Amino acid sequence: MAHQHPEPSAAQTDPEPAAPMPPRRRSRPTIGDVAALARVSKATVSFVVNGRAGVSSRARQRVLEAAAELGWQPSAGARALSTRRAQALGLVIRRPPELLSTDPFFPQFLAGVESGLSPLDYALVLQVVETEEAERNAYERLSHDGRADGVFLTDLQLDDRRPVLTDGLGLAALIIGPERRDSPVPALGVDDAEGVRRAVEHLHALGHRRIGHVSGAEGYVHAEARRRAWTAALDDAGLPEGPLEAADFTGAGGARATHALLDLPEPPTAILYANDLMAIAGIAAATGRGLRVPEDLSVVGFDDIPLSEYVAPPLTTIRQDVIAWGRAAAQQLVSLAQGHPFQATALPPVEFVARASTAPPAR
Amino acid sequence: MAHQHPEPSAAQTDPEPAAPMPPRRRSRPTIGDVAALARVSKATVSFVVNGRAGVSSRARQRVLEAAAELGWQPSAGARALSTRRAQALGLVIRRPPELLSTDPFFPQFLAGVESGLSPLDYALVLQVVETEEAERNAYERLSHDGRADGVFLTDLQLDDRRPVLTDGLGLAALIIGPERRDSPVPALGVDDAEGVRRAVEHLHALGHRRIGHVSGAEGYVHAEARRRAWTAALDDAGLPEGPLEAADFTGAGGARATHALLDLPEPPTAILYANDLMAIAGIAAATGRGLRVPEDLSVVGFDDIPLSEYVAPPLTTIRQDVIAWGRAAAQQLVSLAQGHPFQATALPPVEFVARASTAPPAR
DNA sequence: GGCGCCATTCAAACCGGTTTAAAATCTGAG
DNA sequence: CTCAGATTTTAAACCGGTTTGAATGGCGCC
Repeated sequence: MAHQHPEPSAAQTDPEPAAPMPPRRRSRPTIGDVAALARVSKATVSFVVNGRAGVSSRARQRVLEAAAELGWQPSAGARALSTRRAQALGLVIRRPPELLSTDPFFPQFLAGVESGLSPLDYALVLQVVETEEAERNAYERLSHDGRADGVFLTDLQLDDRRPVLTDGLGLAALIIGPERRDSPVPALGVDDAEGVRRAVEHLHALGHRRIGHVSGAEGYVHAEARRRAWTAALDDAGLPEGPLEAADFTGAGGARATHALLDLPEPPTAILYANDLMAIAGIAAATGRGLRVPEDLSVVGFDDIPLSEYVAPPLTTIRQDVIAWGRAAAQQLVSLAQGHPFQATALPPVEFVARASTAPPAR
Repeated sequence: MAHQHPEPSAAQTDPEPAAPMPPRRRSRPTIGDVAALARVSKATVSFVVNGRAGVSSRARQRVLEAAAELGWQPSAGARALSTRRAQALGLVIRRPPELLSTDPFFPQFLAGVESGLSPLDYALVLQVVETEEAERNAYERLSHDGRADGVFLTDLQLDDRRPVLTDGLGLAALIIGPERRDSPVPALGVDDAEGVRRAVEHLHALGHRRIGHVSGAEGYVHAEARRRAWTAALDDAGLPEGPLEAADFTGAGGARATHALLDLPEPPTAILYANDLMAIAGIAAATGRGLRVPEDLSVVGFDDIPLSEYVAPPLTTIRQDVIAWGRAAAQQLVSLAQGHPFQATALPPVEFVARASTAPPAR
């Protein structure tokens, strides 16, 4: 009853009064615990897990056993602090959240990146920002905080300053998209032009002569690339210039642009869209006007999103293996972050997928 | 003539930099640099940036000036090591990469999470794993490595062991989805049932009596919830049980299930799908059989993905504000990770969106 | 037996912060 | 002018690893 409790926490466990034992912490074992159990120093344990020479096989054996018994794995955080390696890559996306969710490219790319990263035991740190300043700040913090060893640069704009920024920070970086001249940062991208050419040839062979294009958001490198490829392909095929309508990669934009093209005095008989989302919306827009696809209007998309095969009519499109692209990008950036030089990697080429949204034009 | 270049960095413009010292990553200032410049100790700087009492305003002033001059910001990594707080949340997704990219829920949720996280200066660590063991491992490492202070649990299965796991790790967690009884982990989800009821009432009012359902992947909590809501809503409306076909949330599955339902001796006149992706594929499947939507078959989706408004016919669906959900989840989990108790938050209710894919049944 | 050499091993410093306990300084009352 | 009490400041330990420089031990050789 009148017990004195000079040390309330110590009074609970009776048999061990000398050892102060914090009962709450169930924290995982540290390198020190392993070292103690194996009767070696922390340094030896560190050598073993990092495969460094200079450890007797007897000691190595004991360390491995101790680590296994305790279920110990080195803490990536602590390791990052001493080695300045985060074992993680960063992906910063500047886009309002509402727009992010409409982009079918993003989740596929992310899936690919992850599938490339997880075997290498790298994590991915994601940030979505809205302003350019916040974006710059994000890269700086990612670098300085030791949260990421390298970053992906996506949605590159024509006058983008991020390559210079990451270069100045000494942060490994990889541009996702077509290569650019004079860039301090290497790029990894597939050649959109080949697929576009194949699509135009396909339409040409069907008999189309007025082939329009609905382009993606202006100022973006990949939107420009696809637009230029369309112009060049028309030229190569000996066809006249076609009508162009600028859009923004969204369903709403695709629908609007489609109406604009069909309102022309001489509307195109086929339209090539800069992505599938706009193409699907375009089919709906044309159908809504009483046109039949593909009889009255042929439609070609770009990306081959999972849904494209399952709309009516199934969409003829240009397939990019975005997952493979993401995987290759992840591997490449890890390699760059580890200090290896850039090595050009072959990506699976874009592939033209003919489905039912294209047909000969009505005579 | 011979200009003097006293600055050490001046030799950089030489064409062949045989420089022995390539300053790779320019190291950013540390707390020590700031302390030295402000002529105080590291502890004082730490107190200032953490808003702790016991610093004279003179000292505080000097510290802030020094930090501003050096452009110093504390390193999240080092801070994580000493405080065991990562200022980051984790999201582990167990799904093959191919499937991840077909899920329209995911990017929207991610966008919402990010929009909730970035004002709080929290980062998001993403991991995609394929096996259950890798998943468990991921949570353990996230926790032990100090990479994340809390984790989201998504795609909960009926007998999921993750709540027990994170609870055992002492890791804050939040289930994304309907609440569950006896779970050690709180859940945040909208009530799917209300939307489903509204949809069934809508179809009933139009005159439908045979209302089928294409459900999502079996074993998943949200797929089950929608299926049960459908059964209950039919019952409430005084309608007979409808035909059910299990699918998997993908376009292919939706198409297959649609054909199965339409092959029945007495096919339904309306189908409620567990997500929009399957509904859109269902429209195409029905159209491919020569049926007209909505005249011969009414279709209702679930989610209201951005494309749903722009398919032909525009999809009647049940809208979830997934972005708001993600944002609320992020705020809630941060709060949990900071040790605050769970506080039920109101989510925007699901909303029934009537478009053109529903109509009275052909008589 | 004494010596040098090489292979192991380890104590200690370090990464960049936080936090504690104690020292230093400043008050104001007596 | 003293001294207790409150306020401000700092040195040092710590988080969990890596890395270095030096100590230890075993072995062959003269």
